[in-house]
Amino acid sequence: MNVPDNALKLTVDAVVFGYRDGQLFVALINRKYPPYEGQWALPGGFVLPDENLETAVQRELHEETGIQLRFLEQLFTFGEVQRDPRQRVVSVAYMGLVRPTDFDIKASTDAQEVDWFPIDELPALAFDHASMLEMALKRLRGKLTYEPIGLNLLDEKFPFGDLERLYATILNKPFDRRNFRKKFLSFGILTELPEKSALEKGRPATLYSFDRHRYELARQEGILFDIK
Amino acid sequence: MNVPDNALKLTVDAVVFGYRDGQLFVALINRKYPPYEGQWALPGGFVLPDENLETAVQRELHEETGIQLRFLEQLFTFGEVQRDPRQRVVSVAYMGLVRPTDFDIKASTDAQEVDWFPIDELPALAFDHASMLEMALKRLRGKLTYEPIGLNLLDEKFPFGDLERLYATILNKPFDRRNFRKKFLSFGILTELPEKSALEKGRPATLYSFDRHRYELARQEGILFDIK
DNA sequence: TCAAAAGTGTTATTACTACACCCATGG
DNA sequence: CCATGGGTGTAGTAATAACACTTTTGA
Repeated sequence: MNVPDNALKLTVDAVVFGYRDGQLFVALINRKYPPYEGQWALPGGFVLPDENLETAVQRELHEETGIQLRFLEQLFTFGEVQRDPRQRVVSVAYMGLVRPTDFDIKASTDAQEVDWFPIDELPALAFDHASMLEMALKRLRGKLTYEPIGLNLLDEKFPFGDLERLYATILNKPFDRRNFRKKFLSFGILTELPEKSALEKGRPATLYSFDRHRYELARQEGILFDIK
Repeated sequence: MNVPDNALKLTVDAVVFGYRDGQLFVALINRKYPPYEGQWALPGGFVLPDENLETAVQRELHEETGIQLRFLEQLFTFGEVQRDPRQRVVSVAYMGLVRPTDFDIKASTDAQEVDWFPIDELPALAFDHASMLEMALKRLRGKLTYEPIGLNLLDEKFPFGDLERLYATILNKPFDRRNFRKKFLSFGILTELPEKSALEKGRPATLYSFDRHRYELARQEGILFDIK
């Protein structure tokens, strides 16, 4: 953590969501140093002088959590004068998504404690990170309806039911199974695989995968994704 | 333009839109100093050490253009390492909207030349300001369909036809007069005024005004604004 | 054969689209 | 009385919402 002591500092912070078994999680780190020592916070850190913002997020995430992102986008820049008790720090917040497979977190370089928290069982957060998280959640919910970003929260191959449950979970409302399937398949961006899911209980499910290419084509032709 | 010479600088830039007579305009300033001396650029400047980001935009806009904003929202933070030839400068871009009444620009403190350009007759822009403008335009077009922000581009009292023309202009597609009116009025966020417009030609038009309060209520109740 | 989850069609309702004539005013 | 833009309703069409039974598997 070598930080030059100047007038104004720039940091990046990431709200990284993961989904598993009908629950949405956020990655948090336990701060080793003041301020907010011992409290939970979003992963993030200072932007290096010759480093792009996205690079900085990826680096910090890698250092602090070892997380492998499937999706990353800028959220908002938080610049309130007093948001950091030490000095003026402006922070560019990002939203990231990971697959269930990438849940396994190895704390590394900075060696903070890292953990996934269900979004309805959050601890108190350092700085204005609660606002960041709230905004990220709003963005995720919003985008889910007009872009198929939810697929970044599922494994490469997934049963259709998982997709519906993901939507139901994150948007916190039930969907009609038949209507949801009909609607989603109508976009023609999913590929039906010949395989069936290894099963726990009940009838084995057909597996699907996201056809990114077909989605891009459809988008360019103005076919609009829209799930309500 | 007193700028401390540090590792990383933070600026704000504003894409300010105005609308009049079926044309969308952007406010640009002509740069007096290098880099890009003599070229057109978005209004903006350095964030002071103890100044909030929004305050900085407002201040810079006031200093450079005298513009009175009706609407301001953060757009995106541009942080490419080489975006400023002098040194590392990260810029938080904003989108602003003004009313036709507020078009009158008085160049002031910084005394740059300021002008409004129709969005389809733009000069070359300094830095990455063309990207900022493009993104702002995309955002404006996007938001127009799901938030009534277009009303910030019209006068307090406006004839309905103006609103339709504004939508047609910015979204660059025709609307059916009857359907548009029916849809827009169905949201119940416009107040019909007893007055009629002072006329140039044709039948005088009923004037309307935006009922911000009713809009907020409707929004909280989940009534969703949606113009396609 | 039971439990558990996957898969599948039809009908009623609602929202959207297309479309043309009369009205009020100024010149 | 003409030109100009304002104001209005209806019918066909498309999208959405509601709804229940059968299938496949493991235990």
